Amino acid sequence: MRIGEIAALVGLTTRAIRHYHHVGLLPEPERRPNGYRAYSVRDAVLLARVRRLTELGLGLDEVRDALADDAGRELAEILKELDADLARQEADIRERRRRLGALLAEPPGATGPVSPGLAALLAQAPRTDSPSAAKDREYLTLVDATGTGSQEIFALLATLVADPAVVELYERLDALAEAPADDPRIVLLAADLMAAVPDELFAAIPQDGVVVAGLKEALLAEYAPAQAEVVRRLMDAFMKRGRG
Amino acid sequence: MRIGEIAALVGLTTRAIRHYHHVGLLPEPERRPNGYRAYSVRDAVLLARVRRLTELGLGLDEVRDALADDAGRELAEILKELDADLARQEADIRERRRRLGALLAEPPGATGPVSPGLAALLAQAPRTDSPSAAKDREYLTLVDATGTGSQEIFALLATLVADPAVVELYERLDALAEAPADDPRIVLLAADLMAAVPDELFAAIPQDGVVVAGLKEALLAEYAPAQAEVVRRLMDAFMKRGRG
DNA sequence: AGAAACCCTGCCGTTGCGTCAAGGTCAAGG
DNA sequence: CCTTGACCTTGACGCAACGGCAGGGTTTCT
Repeated sequence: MRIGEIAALVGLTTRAIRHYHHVGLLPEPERRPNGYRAYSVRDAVLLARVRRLTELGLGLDEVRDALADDAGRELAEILKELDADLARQEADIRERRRRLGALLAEPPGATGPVSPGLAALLAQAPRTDSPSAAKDREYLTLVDATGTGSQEIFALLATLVADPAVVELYERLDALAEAPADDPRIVLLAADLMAAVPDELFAAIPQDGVVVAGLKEALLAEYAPAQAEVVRRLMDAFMKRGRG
Repeated sequence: MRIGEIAALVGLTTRAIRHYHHVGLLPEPERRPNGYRAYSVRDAVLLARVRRLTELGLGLDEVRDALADDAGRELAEILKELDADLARQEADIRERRRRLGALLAEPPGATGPVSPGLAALLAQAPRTDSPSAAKDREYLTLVDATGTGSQEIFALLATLVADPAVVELYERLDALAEAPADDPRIVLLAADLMAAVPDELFAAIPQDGVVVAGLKEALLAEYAPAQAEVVRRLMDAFMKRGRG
């Protein structure tokens, strides 16, 4: 048989068979005078076996081991490993499909799924289009997505934002967008903000901030100078009180 | 944030993030004076989304589409496709595990699983260590594995080999191993062989032989000249009677 | 001041072939 | 006889999503 014929017979492509030769899975057969590969019935039998095994999901080197004429013990081991591997993959796929289903179920917000704690928090928060509030929501969504924040903190924050007075605080922060870094309102706002934070929340803040040091700078970089000053004061206070 | 920080935050490797820049999934952020990438909170949010989507199994270009700020409709479509794809994969894996289980269940013969028809045939066949019979078994295993043979033919063959007289025929074929191509026993054996084949079997042979022309030559190449002559006569007869 | 722990830009390796590219070979038909 | 067309040959690049390494600079801690 020529390569195309044996390929059609066992249901492989010529390219695959040449590949098997290349990687040493199947030795190169004799050649005809014209250089064509001349395959025997035994080659076909071997290739049929190779096909069965690769279709089961074995890698080519595993197939090589399994075919190494000492098949017996070796093979069973490989197959058991493979089955375990497939079981893992299957569970994996099921988990993914589960999450996919959750995603497909609720298409309102494009922000993706959030933990129940954060969901409650966002539901509690007053409807405002303050840019600063938007930044906060973005930040909270991030810490939620990264698993950095605890449900406890979200709960405490929920009681905080339930107070309609926070809207005014956000507006005062927004108002500092164009202000210089030494604007007197900075100190006042920082003090009022800290006064609004209940003690339990202070206690709940993890001492090393938010796991990643650089996140603090990145956060400050999002604000105008005067606003950043307010946020910095708040964060410093959280750090100190959190520790003490 | 530097790349290592944001990577730790969202749970990716720095290498992956750089890869995303490279393929245009996420634009390169500003650089610090020293050349380090400087990431913002928004980058972290984006990367968190990327991670969620890739973990679901989306390819990077699909993620790119899904993130293209028009997310809404596009995304749901992609996700539904993905779910269908995962369903296929899951079924696939289950099928593979099923066959794996079958393989693990019966480890006696290393030849792999055979169709019920062939199994019955092999069980019926008398125990002989005739090399010619071994060739036949190999050949039958091959056509079975490739799905080239029908269960009907196996059944007809089973009735044929149930006759203990076939052993003698095989032995006469073996005896021709060293014979010249014009040995008088050739004609006799060929005639006896054809006489042993029931008419139903002739009728059941597909007219175009065995799908692949070259298989015939390959088969003949396995025999010594005199034996090949016998086999060739048999095959010719099959071809002619099969058609007529 | 030196080591540890970062960061940078390439470039090769992985898996199992698909897909050209740039040709030889062979059987059949005008 | 010459031309298709369907085969065959070797060789090399492409793919998906990064991992790992080389060879170098920066920052930071001690």
